[in-house]
Amino acid sequence: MVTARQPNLAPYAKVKQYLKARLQKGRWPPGALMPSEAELVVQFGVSRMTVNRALKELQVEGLVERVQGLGTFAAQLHRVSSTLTIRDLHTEIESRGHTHHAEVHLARQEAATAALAEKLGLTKGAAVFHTLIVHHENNVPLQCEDRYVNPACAPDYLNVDFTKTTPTHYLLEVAPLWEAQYSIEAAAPTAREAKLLGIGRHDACLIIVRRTVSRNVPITVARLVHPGSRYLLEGQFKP
Amino acid sequence: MVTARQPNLAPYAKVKQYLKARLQKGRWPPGALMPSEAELVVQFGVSRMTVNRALKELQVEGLVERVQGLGTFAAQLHRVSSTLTIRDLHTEIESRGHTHHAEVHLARQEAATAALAEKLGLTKGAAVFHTLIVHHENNVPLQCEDRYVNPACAPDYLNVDFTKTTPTHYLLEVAPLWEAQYSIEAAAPTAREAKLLGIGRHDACLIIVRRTVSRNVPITVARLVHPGSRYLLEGQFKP
DNA sequence: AAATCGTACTTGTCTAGACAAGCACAGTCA
DNA sequence: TGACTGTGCTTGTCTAGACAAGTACGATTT
Repeated sequence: MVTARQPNLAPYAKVKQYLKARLQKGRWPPGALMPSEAELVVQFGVSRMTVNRALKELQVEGLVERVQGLGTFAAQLHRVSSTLTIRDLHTEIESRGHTHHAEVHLARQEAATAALAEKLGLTKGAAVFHTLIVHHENNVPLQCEDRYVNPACAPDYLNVDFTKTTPTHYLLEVAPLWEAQYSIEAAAPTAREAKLLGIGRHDACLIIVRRTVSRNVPITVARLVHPGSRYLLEGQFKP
Repeated sequence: MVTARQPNLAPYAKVKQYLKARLQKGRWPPGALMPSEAELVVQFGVSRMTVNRALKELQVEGLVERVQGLGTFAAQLHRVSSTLTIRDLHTEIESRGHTHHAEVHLARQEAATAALAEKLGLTKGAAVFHTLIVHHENNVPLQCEDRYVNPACAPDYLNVDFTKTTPTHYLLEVAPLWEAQYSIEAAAPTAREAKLLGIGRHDACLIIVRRTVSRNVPITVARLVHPGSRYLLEGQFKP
C-alpha cells in the first residue's frame, strides 16, 4: 500500500485517490473488472459506506461504470466531454482585465412574428421587447447581441440602462435560470451585423443562438454574433 | 406533505425531488437559507445520511450551496454551463442513421516543425505522423481532419486503414484519454481545405483545434474544419 | 470598548450492520 | 434439450448513532 501521500486526507478520499492513480497508470484497461467494495473494505480497513462513496464519486466523474449484481468496471473514456460555460460577457471581459462598454442601437416593443411567438410561447402579434446591443472589449466590437424578451417575465426590461448592466445579467436577476438551449455555428454576418461589428460582409462569424426558460416559461431568445477573428471558445477536459 | 407522486421512489430521491420542485417554484430565492438536515430528518422521518445524500447531490448539480457551520443555501444559477460532448464523428453520423465514409488524402511520416514539436512534447525535426482525411456524411464532405500524432504513443498509426476506422477511434483504443484541450472558432478555410470540402474560399467554417494527452504524454493535435453551413454544435442545460 | 470564551447550531465524515435487487452460473426437473 | 430454481456474488440503499470542524453570537473578562 503506497497511498501515504496526504496523511490528513479523509478515508474516502484516500480510496478515491488510490483508484484514480491506478486507473491513470493503466492498471485496469477500459472495461476491466475492478476490485469489489468488499475487497476494498478489507484492503483499506474502512466501512463499506466509505468505499461506496469513493466509487460513487468516480462514477459521477465518468471514470468507472458500475452495474448492480456484476461489479465496477474501468470506463471506456470514449468521449471528450467537458463543461462549456457561457458566462456573462461583461464578467468575462472584466475578468481578463479589459474594459467593456455597450452601445444600444435599438430598444423597443414590437409585435411578434409567427416564428418568434412560437419560440417565446406567445401568440402571433403579441408584444415582445427587442434590443440590439453591440458589446466592445477595449473599444473593439466583440459581440452583436440581438435579443427578444418575453414581457411577462421582465416587464421593466426596456427601462434598464444597458450601458451599465448587460441584458444577460439583468434577466438572471429577474428570472432565475432553469433551462437553456444553445447552438453554435459558423456563418457570415448579415449586412447590418457586419456594419455594426466593423467587419467585412464575408468575414466568418461565430454565432451562438440561445434560448432560456425559467419555471417552464420562455424568457428570451438571443442571437450573439462574434467576429471569428476576435472570439474563441476554449475548454478543457480532465477526469 | 404533498410528495406522493412516485410511491416507489427511494427515500433520498423523494427528499431531492421535493426540494428541487420547491426550488423551481421559487420557494427559496437565490441565496436564501434552506431547511437544515435536522429539519428535513424530522419532516420526512428518515435518517440524516439519507437527507445528506439528497442535499449533496443537489450540490453537485449546482442547485444549492452548502457551508459547514452555516447551512444550505439556494444557488444563484448565475451561469449557463452544460456538458459539451465531442464524440467520434463516425459514431455521430451513424447515430443519425446516415452513412459515413472517409477519403485519405495523406498519411505519412514527417519531421516536426518547432511549433509542432512544442505541442507534442518532442524535439524539432523528430518524426511525427501526419494524416489528412476528409469525412463525408451521405457523400457530402463534412469535416476535414488534419492530424499530427506522436509516434511513441501509436507506432502502428500509419498502418491503420482509416477508411474503416477513424483516427479518433483508433487512438482512443491505443491510448486511454486522460486530458484534452480544445478551442472552437469561426474562420475561413485554407485554399486546400476549401477545395477538399468543396466550398468557397470565403465561406465560414467552424474550426475545432484539439490536443489530447494520455498519462502526461501528448498524443495528438488535430485541426477539424467543418463547413459552417453543414455543421452545428448543440447543447442543453437543465439542472 | 475590545478581546476572549463558551455554547448552540450547522455541515462533513465515519461506522457496523441490515435488507433489497440484479446478475451469472450450476444444478435440477420435465 | 430446454425451462426452472437455488446459490453466491455484486451494487443500491437505509439506519441510528458518533465525533469533528466550522460559524455566529452572546456573555464574560480585560
